[in-house]
Amino acid sequence: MPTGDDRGGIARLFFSAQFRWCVGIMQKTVKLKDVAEAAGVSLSTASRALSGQASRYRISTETERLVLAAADRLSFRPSQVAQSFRSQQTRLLGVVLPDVSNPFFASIAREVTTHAEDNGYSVLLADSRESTEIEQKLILQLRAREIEGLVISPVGLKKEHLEKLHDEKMPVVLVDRGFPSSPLVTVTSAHREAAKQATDLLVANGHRHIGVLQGLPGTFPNDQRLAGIREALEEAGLSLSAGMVQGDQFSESSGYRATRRLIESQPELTALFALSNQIGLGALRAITELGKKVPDEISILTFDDHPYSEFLVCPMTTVKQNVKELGQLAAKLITEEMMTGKRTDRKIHQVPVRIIERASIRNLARSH
Amino acid sequence: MPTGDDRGGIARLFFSAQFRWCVGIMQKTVKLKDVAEAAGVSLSTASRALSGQASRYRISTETERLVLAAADRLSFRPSQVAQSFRSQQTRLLGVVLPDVSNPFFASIAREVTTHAEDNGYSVLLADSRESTEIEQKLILQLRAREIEGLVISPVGLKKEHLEKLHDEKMPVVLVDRGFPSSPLVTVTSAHREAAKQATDLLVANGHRHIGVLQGLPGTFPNDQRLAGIREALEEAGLSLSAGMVQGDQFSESSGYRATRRLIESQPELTALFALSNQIGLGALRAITELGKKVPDEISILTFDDHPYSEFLVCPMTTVKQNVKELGQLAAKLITEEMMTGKRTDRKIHQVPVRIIERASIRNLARSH
DNA sequence: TCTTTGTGCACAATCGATTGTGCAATGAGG
DNA sequence: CCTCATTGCACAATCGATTGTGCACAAAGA
Repeated sequence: MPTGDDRGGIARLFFSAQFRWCVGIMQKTVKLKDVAEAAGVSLSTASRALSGQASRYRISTETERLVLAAADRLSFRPSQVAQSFRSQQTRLLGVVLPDVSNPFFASIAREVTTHAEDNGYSVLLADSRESTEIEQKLILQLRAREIEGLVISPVGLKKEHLEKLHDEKMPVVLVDRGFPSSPLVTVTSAHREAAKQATDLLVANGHRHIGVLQGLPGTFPNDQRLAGIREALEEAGLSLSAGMVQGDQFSESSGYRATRRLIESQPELTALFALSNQIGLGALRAITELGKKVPDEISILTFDDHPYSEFLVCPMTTVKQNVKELGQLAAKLITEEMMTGKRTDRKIHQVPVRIIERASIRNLARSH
Repeated sequence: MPTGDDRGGIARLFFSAQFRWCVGIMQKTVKLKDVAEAAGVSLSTASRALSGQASRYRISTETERLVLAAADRLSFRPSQVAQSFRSQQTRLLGVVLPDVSNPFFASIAREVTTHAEDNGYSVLLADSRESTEIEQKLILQLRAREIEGLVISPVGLKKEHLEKLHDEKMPVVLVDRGFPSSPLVTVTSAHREAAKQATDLLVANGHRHIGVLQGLPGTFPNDQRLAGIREALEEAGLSLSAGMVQGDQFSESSGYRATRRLIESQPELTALFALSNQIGLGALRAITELGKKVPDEISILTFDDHPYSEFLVCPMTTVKQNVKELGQLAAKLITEEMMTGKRTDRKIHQVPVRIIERASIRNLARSH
């Protein structure tokens, strides 16, 4: 019974395990095979015509036209998955950030994403939520997806999983948080110099007792900034006592707690240096709660500029990282390495930083 | 000469076209075949043991153990590309936003990304740069990559390309910017009600001449907010003259220009309503430049709250969208639809909005 | 007329993992 | 001793696009 057989065939098509996903998505995607049949040629000819290899493989102009027309008519779009599978090239770039909602990282995401798009790469975004463990898991997933490159702002406490990628010849670019003496390509601000200059500014304004609201200790940016601060203080014949450094995360709540602790325990304190935008926000909240006036009762200086910085009760003096440049440079480096396959020779790329002087630092010398 | 032959073979391996990508990436990835060989079983047995199908296919416990051990020893990670190709399931979620660096969209990106990660999906991020044309191109690319769902904040002027996806049974969730009377699932704030309440507040404070700094006209949030404002004014026996609505984009520069235009052309103006965070920023800049004091000389109210809002020269009264909820709801809806394959019945999901009263609105009644 | 050169295209293998089916070997029942 | 069921695994097809190779046919030269 041919009818019975036919129905069996259709039933298998619809309900066999491998086609189950089809149910409810019943649009048939146009495959190369369909184009080839419509044009009356073989798969190989269709493929070559579509990939512009016509002349190289002696496809006649007439046949080429036929194929192109058929593809256009059927609005054929080759499956990237199949292409990736066959060519072993995914044109996929992984981007891992500790917190995409932080404007700093969001800007980096934007620059890298748009640059990648313009170069024919797609971006797989992942958020590590400031956890090294999640970061490692995410990287494993991204590797399974066969990304061709990775831009990452690592949590910054471990680097083995990253250097392993590097050893396996995966293009990797670190942004913001790097590691000292690592072979990994890193794009970062001149943290140390910036912190030194900023501290110089505080000192020049007569400040001798400066409280530092630090981020995650052990991370490169945090420790570099601390080093810059120490350097400036030492040059001025001062030093940074242990109690003057508080905080343990690049977060608002850490900044808040650290500020309260400093103000309440250090009576001589005249200035605060917050080592990130989020920390600065926490500091602002604490200062407001304690009823202190900026800059009359306490001066404040923060890392990372912000559009609102100049409109604050007391316009904030900030260390402005060039986030756009940071992101663009990272994007440029990773796409170049992915496209050429050649490694960059320079490992550390420092982009300069600008200090935006506004009104949150009081001049102690003048007022005496 | 066997040596010669051998070298020929190696040369082919290295330089034949399809292996060219290999040069410089020379690590051999562990394939299922390697595991099978190491365990001394066939490909199929290895596959079934690894996918937990052992009992279903009567693989002996001993054999299963052998395979698992071999896979572990070789640290085998199956190629997602090959799996996707075979299963026709990519477990890929597309996310398209007009500007990832805008904190509002960045927050949405974060919520969706983390939720997707937790459910085994990976996120393909794309930035449409507020251009419908780019948006369409990006969607085409994402489709070619066979995403299984799409979360998008569309530019909002065209919807055909989105409804086409919907017609083809692709799960799509719109965030923030929706379209009136569209079958597309949309997660959005209660723009109209929020704008009405906010305007009520202005009116209650005695304001009769309110300038509106609008975003992109024609987009759902913009027009809904305008409608809410009109409704409130009409209830109060007032109306919104054409000249009192300025601006043409959700950007800082548009807000800046619109503010200058309003202040310079409308002498009776007592309050400004900025329809987004970026617009509000532009307004602040213009007001500062013109030397006006908030709220004494001009009152201001903006859509979108911001961590810095309360620390501004004049703490800003804002309409706070619940961005986190917006993102989480979108994430939940899209993953549910992708995983169950069933469409949500509710099309419009409105999340409530809160008005945060601070100090940027002057009470005209009281001061007279 | 037979060979040679060149043109135009089709056939089949391949990428890595999954899965329906088939085939031995072993044991149980008649 | 023969049949039949059960266990344990291997073979081969498949997903969609790419690419090396080979085979016709036609024109040109001997």
